[in-house]
Amino acid sequence: MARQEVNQDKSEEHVKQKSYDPNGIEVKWQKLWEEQQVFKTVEDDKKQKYYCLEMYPYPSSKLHVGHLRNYTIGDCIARFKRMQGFNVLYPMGYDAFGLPAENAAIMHGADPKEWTWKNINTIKQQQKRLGLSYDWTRQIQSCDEEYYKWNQYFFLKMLEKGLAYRKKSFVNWCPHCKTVLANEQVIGGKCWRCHTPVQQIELEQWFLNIRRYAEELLQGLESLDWPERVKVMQKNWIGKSFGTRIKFKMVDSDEYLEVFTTRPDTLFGVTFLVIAPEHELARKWVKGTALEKEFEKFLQEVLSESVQERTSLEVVKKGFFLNKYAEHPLTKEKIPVYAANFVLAEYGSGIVMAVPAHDQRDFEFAKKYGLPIKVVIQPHDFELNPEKMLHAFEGEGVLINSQEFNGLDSTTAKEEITKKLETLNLGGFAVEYKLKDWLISRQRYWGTPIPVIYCDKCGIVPVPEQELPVKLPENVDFSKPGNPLANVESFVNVKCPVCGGNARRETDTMDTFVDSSWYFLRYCSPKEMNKPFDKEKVHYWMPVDIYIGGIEHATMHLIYARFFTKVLRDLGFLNFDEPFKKLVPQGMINKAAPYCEKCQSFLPPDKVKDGKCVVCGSKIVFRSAKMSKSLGNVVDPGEIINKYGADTARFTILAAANIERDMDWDDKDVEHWFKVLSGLHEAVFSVVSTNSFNTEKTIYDEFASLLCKQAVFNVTKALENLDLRTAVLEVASFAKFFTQYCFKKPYEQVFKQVLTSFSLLLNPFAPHLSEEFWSLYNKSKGFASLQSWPKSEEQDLTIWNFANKLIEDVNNVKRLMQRKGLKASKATIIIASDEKREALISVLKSKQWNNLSVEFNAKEFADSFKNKGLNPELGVKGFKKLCKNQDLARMLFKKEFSTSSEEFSIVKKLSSFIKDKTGLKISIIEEKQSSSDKAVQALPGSPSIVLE
RNA sequence: GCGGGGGUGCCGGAGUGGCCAAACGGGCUGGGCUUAGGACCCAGUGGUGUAGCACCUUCCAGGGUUCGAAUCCCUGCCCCCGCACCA
Repeated sequence: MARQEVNQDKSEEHVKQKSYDPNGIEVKWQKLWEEQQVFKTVEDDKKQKYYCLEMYPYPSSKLHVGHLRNYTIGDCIARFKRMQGFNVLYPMGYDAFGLPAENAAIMHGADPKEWTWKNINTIKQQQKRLGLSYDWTRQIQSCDEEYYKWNQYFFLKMLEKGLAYRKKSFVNWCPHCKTVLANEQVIGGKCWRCHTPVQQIELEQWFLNIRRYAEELLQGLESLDWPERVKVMQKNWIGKSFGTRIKFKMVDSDEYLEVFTTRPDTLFGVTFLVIAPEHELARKWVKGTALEKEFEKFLQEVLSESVQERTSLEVVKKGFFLNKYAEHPLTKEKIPVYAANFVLAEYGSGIVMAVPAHDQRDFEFAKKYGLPIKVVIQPHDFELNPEKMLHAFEGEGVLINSQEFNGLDSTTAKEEITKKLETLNLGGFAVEYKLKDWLISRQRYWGTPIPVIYCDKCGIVPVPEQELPVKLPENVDFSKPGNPLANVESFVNVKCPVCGGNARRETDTMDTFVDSSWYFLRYCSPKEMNKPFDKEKVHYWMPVDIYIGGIEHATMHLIYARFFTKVLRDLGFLNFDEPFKKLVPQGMINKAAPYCEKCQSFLPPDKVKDGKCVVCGSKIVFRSAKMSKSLGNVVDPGEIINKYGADTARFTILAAANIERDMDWDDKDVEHWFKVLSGLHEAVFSVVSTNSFNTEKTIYDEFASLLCKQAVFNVTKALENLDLRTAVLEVASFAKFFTQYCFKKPYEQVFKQVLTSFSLLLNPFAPHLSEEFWSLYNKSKGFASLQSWPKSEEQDLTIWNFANKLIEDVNNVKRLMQRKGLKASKATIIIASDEKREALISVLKSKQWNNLSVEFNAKEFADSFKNKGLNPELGVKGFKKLCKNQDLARMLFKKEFSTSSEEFSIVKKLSSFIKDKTGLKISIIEEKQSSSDKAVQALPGSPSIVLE
């Protein structure tokens, strides 16, 4: 049925398509692909699988260029692998939960679900318009209850294993909106929406115990084919450090304070201890004492401070003496204990030993509060004087003032002191991680409800599995501040599943990063109703072979997804450790924007007048900048596609820069590639529609098939290396030749053959044009997108290179003549005699020719020429040529150049090509027949040229 | 501060030990085509000389390794990105 559409009246169609109409062509093929479910994938044990995945998008109102780049890259790879015979899984879905939908509800009264679905459909249409080869039957969206049900299921499984737990934690709280804010929503210490100062309050929150996997997450990085920078980011994020635990006994109590330090060598320099103000011990100590009120004030001050954006690097050190003392584990000295803003409760034990002489923060604190500074590490090249020190010495050195450890270097001392502490049972070696447990509670509506019930009698009660999903209620009221879910009585009020008494439902929802931590598994069996995924199918497809997306997910999403994979493995769902074998973070897309060098800033459109800066009047320049609405340098892919078509958009984006590099968007590039494609299209259809074929083969036919095969080889190699830029440029380079070829009256059979391979070569880059060209002669074989990739074989380009060198030489001479005011109309090409040939070859044969040419010297060639009665200087010239151009040597051993008459016939064959490229009449003559004084200069493979 | 990635022609960018004055594209210059512009085609685009070639100067700066370096090593300068009071 559908195919008939393409079949329709051929002649008329060709007339119509004489000029390139990307919209018509592209929509036509997209419809056919869809109707015939061309890209639907099923598991097939006989085929090798390939899972190509792009980070699923948040469905905002429309596609942006970042998406365009992401999907162009992914589709190019997916199509190539598919044609190479892999069973390719290439799915798409939507990260559909999240704040923007809820904000739309609050601001414009939209229904989050409707709003989200409207966006999904818009985005999807735009994706389809790009010609992406997704298996749309696998589409998922995280806001579907069939999907988020399994978030809840996994949560319950983790709860069982103690991997999900509830803990009090300080969070950003807006007292006006009555909600928790994410860090990104706190601007200058104020709520982003109502500008009320944000408070730090303690709330009971749900956490996932990612720290339990810290070590494995770190070790696992080794095995991944990920860019170094992403691995490093994750390493830093996990932040493993080796150090020592040290116990300080409290004076007047049997309690011990434990600290973590990476510098146990400085232990004897400890002059005070510092505890995080929010640490529970601090509160306990002041409770009921005279200090309590003042401490509360201090605590609030510190808490409000930490919310603020850190505009200055130097945060003022603030402290509070807690009227407590501890005992130094080795010297038994009495050491004061302070609370201070620079100590973080979440890291280590929340208590640090302060060594002012050797730590800058401690130093500043000691100076401010008049605490002693004790030097215990002596640098190698100068002497420290605590009285005169202006800042701490943080380097390593030799220990002093450290009893039996004096004289040891830092490294040895670290070990020795720790061992000593171990024997005293006052400490030991320890490892710390910066990675914090993952707080997943969000006081938000548009997310996965956390499946837990609170009962006064039974406490925290998990929702029974068979009651899942806990559905998000619809038609909720967004007019009141706070979490809308908390106001839905029918949702909140439930019976306790254990005792049947009145209970309350958890109203927090999950962080949307939970959704994106396993969606790639769901794609493997998206319709599965009874379990999160079909294990067998997952094990067929997973792990993802290539994962493409933005670098902004280097830590959050990519760590969470790895964590989830490991948890699910331990829960028995999976048998592998890592979800993404290879990661390709695409570069950003920038575009030039007006910039004033004097003001040193980018200028929004309204600040530029007549090419000058409105502020200072100096001439503006253009500089590459991140796309932003305010600078007005945003590119809308929708517009590009409407105007030039998806194929052009894809070419532009792939050719502009390597996939991992940042690229500059330039509208001129789009024009350029549009011209290339439309030129190609017109050329092809002008041949086909006018049937203007030659009755015999010409050198153009020979070159066309040769270059096409070489293009296949080059493109295949580039694609295998994921060098999509080189690949598309190779395609373009052949396209350029092919366009010219079309106007050279091709020989029909060759033309068909070449066009057929070329159309396949085009598929990963310009799939619509590919189908269009393919269908001209191969309709019966089905879609180009489903064909096998053409066979890749390196070609012998000797003749092609020879021809081009000859043309270059002729043009060179022509230019020189022009400079002298002479005009040439005819070129005579003089082929070297067989004596010369033999003279050169005999030397080459006498020793094995190698690439380094050092084994040869000019004299041997001169002698050889002399022996044949030739000018020895020519031998030297030939030698130099051979040194410069190693191909020439290889060429001499080829049949085509083995005799003068062979070379003569090659040049004869090339003469029409040379004529076209030089605009000169060509005549060819053998050296012996020539009377020209230039004739003697001819060398085998390098004929002499005479212009007149 | 720590960690990562970079600095190549007018520009975007290849190249990572010899075929490199440097792919490919853009721009610019000249020529062709054209009523003109655009489009298209051809040539040129570090310097000097030159009949297809020779020499000189170049790949941030300086030093080194090598018969030979844009490419390897060291030093310095600059740019971008990530983390940032992590004890």
